[in-house]
Amino acid sequence: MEPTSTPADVDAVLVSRLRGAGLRVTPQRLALHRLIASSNRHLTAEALLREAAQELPGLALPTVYSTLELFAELGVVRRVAAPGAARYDTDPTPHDHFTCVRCGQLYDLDTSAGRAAARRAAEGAGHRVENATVVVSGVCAGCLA
Amino acid sequence: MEPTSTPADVDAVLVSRLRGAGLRVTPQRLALHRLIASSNRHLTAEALLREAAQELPGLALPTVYSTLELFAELGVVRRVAAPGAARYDTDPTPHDHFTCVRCGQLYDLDTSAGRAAARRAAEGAGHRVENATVVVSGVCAGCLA
DNA sequence: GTGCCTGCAAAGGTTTTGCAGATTA
DNA sequence: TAATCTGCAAAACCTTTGCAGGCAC
Repeated sequence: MEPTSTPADVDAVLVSRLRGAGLRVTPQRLALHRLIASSNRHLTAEALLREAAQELPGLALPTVYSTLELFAELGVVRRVAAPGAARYDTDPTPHDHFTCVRCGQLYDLDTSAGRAAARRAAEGAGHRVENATVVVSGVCAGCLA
Repeated sequence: MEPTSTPADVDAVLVSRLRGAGLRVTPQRLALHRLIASSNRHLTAEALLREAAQELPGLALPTVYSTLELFAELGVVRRVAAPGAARYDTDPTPHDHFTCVRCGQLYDLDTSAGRAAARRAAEGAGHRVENATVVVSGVCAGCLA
């Protein structure tokens, strides 16, 4: 197993992506990126604002949204539609998800072996499984035309 | 392949479910259920309101929401979180989905054979695939406790 | 210095809630 | 008749937009 990334590594990734896109490196972007990368939870925009409050006292919710959208375009995070509020997933590698129909929480499943394996992984984590679906995303035929 | 359900069959299913739960059969519930069952599209609440406007002139959006929520509890429809507005899926049998990241439209994939098959099905339908994830839903360990 | 980014305020859209009146059983 | 459902209005919520000031380059 590889060593855990240091904060400096995490920053370097973001900086190179921003520079590569001709975008600026700002304290807000660095701090939000570090918070996202350090927590493997799936934060909502508002939760991220609360997390960042100590470090960035003046941070506003619209800035969080625009930064998350930017990160999504850079491929640093993935936006996951969830009941209530959208959640943002840090992990860019293929993996599966469990969503709670009651509280809306989103959990990573440590597998990418298929539907049956995902079910078992969720059950192994103590969740009660009601459904397992493959969700494919991309650009639809209508929008491509 | 089985014959397509007639409107009377569709109604009968809803009526028996409502009666079984001690709930009332109303014209709004019957009409909305027929519309949902007849269109294999994935309607938003507002789109369903528009569809029903001719048949039920006085129908209000909150009624559509409460009816859809009721149908979801009865297992007649499934609510699918999507960017923008939630969409409601009529088909209770296991199948997979394609979501367009640009327009938010949701499409059924006529397969339940696994991740790779779902990808191929989406590509075969003319969509550009960017991602395929297994989404397991249910009640999480925290909520069970 | 130039142009992008942040913070603020406000608006847009979706969804939920509360209550009076109508309707089903 | 009694309980429930509908329709209406309003509010709560998440998210986006527009603009003035500040900051990275």
